[in-house]
Formats: sequence, structure tokens, C-alpha cells
Amino acid sequence: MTRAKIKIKKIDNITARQVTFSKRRRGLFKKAEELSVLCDADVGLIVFSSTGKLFDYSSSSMNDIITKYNTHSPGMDKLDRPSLELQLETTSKLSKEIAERTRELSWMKGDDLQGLSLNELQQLEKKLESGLDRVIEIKEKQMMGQISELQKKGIVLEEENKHLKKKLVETEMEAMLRKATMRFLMDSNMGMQEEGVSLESTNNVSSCISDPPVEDGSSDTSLKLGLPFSN
Amino acid sequence: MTRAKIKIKKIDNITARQVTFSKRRRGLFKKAEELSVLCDADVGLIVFSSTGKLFDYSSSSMNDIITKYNTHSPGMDKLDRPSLELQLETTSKLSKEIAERTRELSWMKGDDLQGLSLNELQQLEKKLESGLDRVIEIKEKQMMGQISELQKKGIVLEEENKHLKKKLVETEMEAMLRKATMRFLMDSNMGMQEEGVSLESTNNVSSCISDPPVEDGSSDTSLKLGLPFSN
DNA sequence: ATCTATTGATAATC
DNA sequence: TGATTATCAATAGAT
Repeated sequence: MTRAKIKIKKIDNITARQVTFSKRRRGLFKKAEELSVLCDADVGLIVFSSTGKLFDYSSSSMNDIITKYNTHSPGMDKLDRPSLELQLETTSKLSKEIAERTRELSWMKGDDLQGLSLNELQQLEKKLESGLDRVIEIKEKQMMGQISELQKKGIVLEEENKHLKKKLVETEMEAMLRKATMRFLMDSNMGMQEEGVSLESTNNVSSCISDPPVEDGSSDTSLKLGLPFSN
Repeated sequence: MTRAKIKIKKIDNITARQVTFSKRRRGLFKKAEELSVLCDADVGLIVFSSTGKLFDYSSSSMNDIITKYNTHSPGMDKLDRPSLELQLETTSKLSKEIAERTRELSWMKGDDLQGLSLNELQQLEKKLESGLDRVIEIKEKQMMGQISELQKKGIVLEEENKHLKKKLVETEMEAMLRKATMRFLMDSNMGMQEEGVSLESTNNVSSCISDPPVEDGSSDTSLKLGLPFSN
């Protein structure tokens, strides 16, 4: 290269990449031809640009080169087309393998057992038994896993339930307490006007844990301060 | 080039040609790769030396490139390609099928079950159970067959045995009878000369079934006529 | 193989 | 694209 050494990595700038592609492609093709001429080599070169355009060069016939390539790369070549034969051979081998496995699968499913010897049947039975044992083992492990998971979830849910129930009771209690207190205060107010206090309602307050101190002196100001316990 | 400009024509000197081939081939392949990397191009390069040796480079897969080349190529060249591609496709399909069956076989043997769902495990278990049942069924049928066959053979053999025993007894009887007859005849002869018969020796006839006739001085003809019941 | 004088290829720029 | 040019890369010939 020239002017500057460059790193061999994809050129980001699209225009620059296209320019370089054109230049280098021409250079590459030229060298390909030179090699084929100078050294009596058979050269085939195929290039697809990043945009999908095709450029190719071949010193003889591209088809011949490709055919020779296919002939050459797998294994031995006869004269005509060994690659095709090789493929056919491969195919037949694979087909045989499939047939084998299919047969074994049939056997394991209990089909086509007529031709088997007693010995083969014994072995098959043993294989099936061990397979079945393994399957059952794994299955039960999974079941146990699911069960314990569900149990854990159940415990969590029960806990949550308990908690919610408790909260519900507390909330109800507070509602009752608030009502009772209100009634009591209302009664106190009434008493101021009517001279008469009934203390029955006080008995309803069975659990006044967080009760604020009951101001008895009863000025309006203190009443307002005592009410806010809806927390 | 260097040191001297050269004409692009076949190099006559074989050694020089081979040297140049090595050098330029490496250069060409390097440039091919550089082009593919720098310009994001798909490049396939096939080179046969004059001695027939194959050298190739492809930025991706040579098969893909050749396939794409044939697709782009205007003229049809279905000489070798279609069947080969088809073969490759077939091969991959077959391989997949093999993989599938191998997996199923593994499962039935109880291997690699970790990824299966509980449902799949249930089905597998069912399959194995039914397979096992069938195998056992067939096996027992075969066993029963063998047993009855053996029983039949046994009966036949016993029959034969009985027959043979019977024959043996008969044969012994005949032997005894023959001996006794012989002795009687001999005694008759002796009596003519010596006047006296001892019957003691008759007791010795325990093991003289196939004894050859004891040729005595007496009339050979009559003896031979009396013998023939060894059939 | 290795070296090196030279030519060839090409990156940057216009 | 095309032309120019300063550099770097490739390599012919020799060892």
C-alpha cells in the first residue's frame, strides 16, 4: 500500500470501501491471471461485493474448476464424478443408521419383536426396565420438587393469611374503639347540657391498647386534640 | 516484481516455475483475504497447480459461494450441481433425523432426562411400560413355545425309550432262547455219544446275546438254519 | 529458505 | 469514477 499503512479490517466508510473494493478487486484478478499464466495453474476466482454483485475469473472453465474442486476435496477421485458417488454412499450410510435406530425404537416400543431371539428379548427387557426405573426416578424427583415448592408457597400464603387476618381484627377493633370513644365524647357533651351520663358504652372497649389518655376535664380544645388516632 | 521486470508468460524452467508458484500463490491468497475483510466481500478462490495439487480459500463457505455463483450465473450449468446440492440437503435432513432418534433412544434408556417436563416424563414412562409389557408378553410366549416344544420332544423320546427297552428285553429273550436251544441240540448230540446231560451251564447265559454260534463238530447245516432270528 | 533491489499495488488526495 | 503520487508490499533473481 502506499501513503499510509492500513489495518486489515472492514472499512467503515462505505464510499471508501467501494473505492478500495474496485481497486483491489482489479489487482486481485490481475494477479490471479498472472499466476495462471506464469505457472500454468488452473485458477478460479469468485467475488461477491458487499452489495451482492458478482465478479469472477477463471483461467479455463469455471464449471470444470468447480467440478474438479468437488472431486478433489472429499476423498479419492475416479475419473468422472466421485463426489456424487461419495454423497450417495454417505446418504446410504445415514439411511442405514436411521433404519437401525428406527428398528431399535420399534423394539423398545414393543413392536416387531417377532424376529428376536429369547436372549435378545431378555436384554431388551432389561434395558427397558432400567430405562423405566430411571424415568420414574427423575419423574419422582421432579414431583417431589414441585410438591416441596408448593408446600413452601402454601406456608408463605398461610403466613400472609394469618397476618392479614390479624390486621383485619386490629382494624375492626380500632373502628369499634373509635366509634365507642366518639359515642362517649358525644355522651359527655350531651351530659353537659342534660345532666346525665351513662357509662355502659365504656364496657365495649375491651382492648384499648393504644388508647390516648381520656381527657376528662373536657374543654373543647382538648377534645379536638384527643381525636386524631386514625393512624 | 523486482530485480527485473518479467513478461507474463509461462515460465519454462520447471523449478523456477514451482518457486514462483509458491510465492505468488501465497500473495494471491493473502490479497484475496484482505479484499474480503476490508470490503466485506465474499471471496472464493480455487487454484490447481500444474501438477494437479489443489489450493483453495473462501471467506465463508466454498459451497455457499459456488451455490451463489451458480444462482447468479446466466447460463445453466446443471451438470453436477443440482444433484450435489440436493444430496447435501438430503444429508443434512438425514443427520437431523438421526439426531432426533438418538435423542429419543437416550430418553428411553433413561439418559439426558433433565430437560424434560413432568408431562413428557409421564408420557415416556407410559411408553416404556407398554413397551416393556409387550416385550414380556412376547418373551413369555416364546418361552411357552419352547417349553411345549421341549415337552413334546420329551414325550417322543420317552416313547422311543420305552420302545428301545422293550426291544432290548425281547432281544435278550431271544438270545437266551437261542442259547438254550443250542445247548439242547448239543446235549441231544452228546447224548447220542456219551449218554449224560448237565444243565448247570444254562445259568451262565447272562451275557451272551450276540455270541457267534458255537460251531461244534455236529451238523453245520441244521445249526445255521436254526439261527436266523437276528433281525 | 533468506535476502534485497526493484517493480507493482494502492491509500490518500484532488 | 479518473488521475496523481507518495509509500508500502510483493517478489525476481541471487545466494
